[in-house]
Amino acid sequence: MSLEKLSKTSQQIALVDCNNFYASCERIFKPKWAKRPLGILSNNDGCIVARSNELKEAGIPMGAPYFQIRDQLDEMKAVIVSSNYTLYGNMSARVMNTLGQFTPEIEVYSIDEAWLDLSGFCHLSLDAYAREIAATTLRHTGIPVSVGIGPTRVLAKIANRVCKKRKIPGRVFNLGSAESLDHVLETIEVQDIWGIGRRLSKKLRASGIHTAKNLRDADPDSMRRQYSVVMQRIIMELRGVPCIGVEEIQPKKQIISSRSFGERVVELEPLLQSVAMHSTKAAEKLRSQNSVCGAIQVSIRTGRHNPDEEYYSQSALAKFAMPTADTRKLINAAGQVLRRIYRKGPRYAKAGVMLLNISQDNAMQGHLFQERDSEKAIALMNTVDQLNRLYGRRAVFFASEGCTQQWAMRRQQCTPAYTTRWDDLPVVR
DNA sequence: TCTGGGGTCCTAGGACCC
DNA sequence: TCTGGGGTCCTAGGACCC
Repeated sequence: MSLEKLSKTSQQIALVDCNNFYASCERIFKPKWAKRPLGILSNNDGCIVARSNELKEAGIPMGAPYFQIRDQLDEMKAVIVSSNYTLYGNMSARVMNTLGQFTPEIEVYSIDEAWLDLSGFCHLSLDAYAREIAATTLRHTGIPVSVGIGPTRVLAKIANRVCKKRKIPGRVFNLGSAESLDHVLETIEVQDIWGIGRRLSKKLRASGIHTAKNLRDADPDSMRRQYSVVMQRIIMELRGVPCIGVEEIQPKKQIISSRSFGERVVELEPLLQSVAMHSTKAAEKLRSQNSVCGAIQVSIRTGRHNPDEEYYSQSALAKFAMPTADTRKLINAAGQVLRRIYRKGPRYAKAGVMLLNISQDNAMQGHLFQERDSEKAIALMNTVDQLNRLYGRRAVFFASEGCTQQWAMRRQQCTPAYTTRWDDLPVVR
């Protein structure tokens, strides 16, 4: 497809992506870290989940286990911190809020990314407008962002990638004003296309498809037969034909709460506590989207990486006769399920629950013999949610969650919640 | 020994994303 | 010793029904 044709396509999608988001958040409140290599650890301080440019350039891979690269990081004099999701969540809200001032057509895609539909803006002013978006976001929030623009989401993603790779001044790259679309697509390897992961890229390469250009020029129908409808859509999007729509924010179809333990757990009692806590957290999320669930699944497992230790992983499910959002019913059911799958012996590393068969509670119908959540139960849950919102998480909680939670996750090097706790407000001298 | 055909619904598992 | 958490979508295959 020619560039000319591309630029005339009516839809213009921008993908705004925060640069090294977690690292950028940390640096705002620690200016002296601006020049130092900076890495952020996953929950439980297990592995590296975010890296500043210095770490990326040093070849530290995403997801690297911390204990394996610790010496290397020390040698680089890198700053390594636990992840501070309270801070990132709050900074994310500020960024999204700023972006929302530029267009109502915004879809928040992840904590550090948003799609903007800029179709209304004429081609000439588009680049300038996007540069203004990037500059304003930096000024208002301190977070640098990159903007990629294209006629489809897959192409906007590619544009965003090019923008970051080439470190484009102004932090905007519009495929519609690129030198040559073919040339750009030739530089994109197939595994770097949105929707093509490790498995698919391996298969594609084996059949001679190495770049985005190769994939675009493959036959969509035969590729659909060979792979799936997902592959066909990606090809069409590479050709500038929108196939992946702008979905409004839908209620979640499943809600998960799970976490690794700070240390291994053997006994049933602490497992019961953690499963009760996860039920509570999941139920809060469920109620916050005004839903009820029809089933709860509980899972437990040992560590996955020790070949000398038997791997045990088990999950099971309880269904409710009537959908519910009552934490007490969820905790109760989860406890029963856990007793079914618990074996004494294994050193458990992780436990969690998943809420399934989620529906909107206003769509619920009564049943002759089974009661839906009573008015009283609903009122109680609302009160619990309100108290916790007002006075902080776990202001009130269920005794079955345990008071001390010895198994809670490790976060040994967490920075303060600068923007959301009075005690942690930064002090200016 | 031989034992239909087609539709629908549900679930498990695979693959991907950030 | 130590290896994240939370989602979505698609497909294949089994159960069940007529």
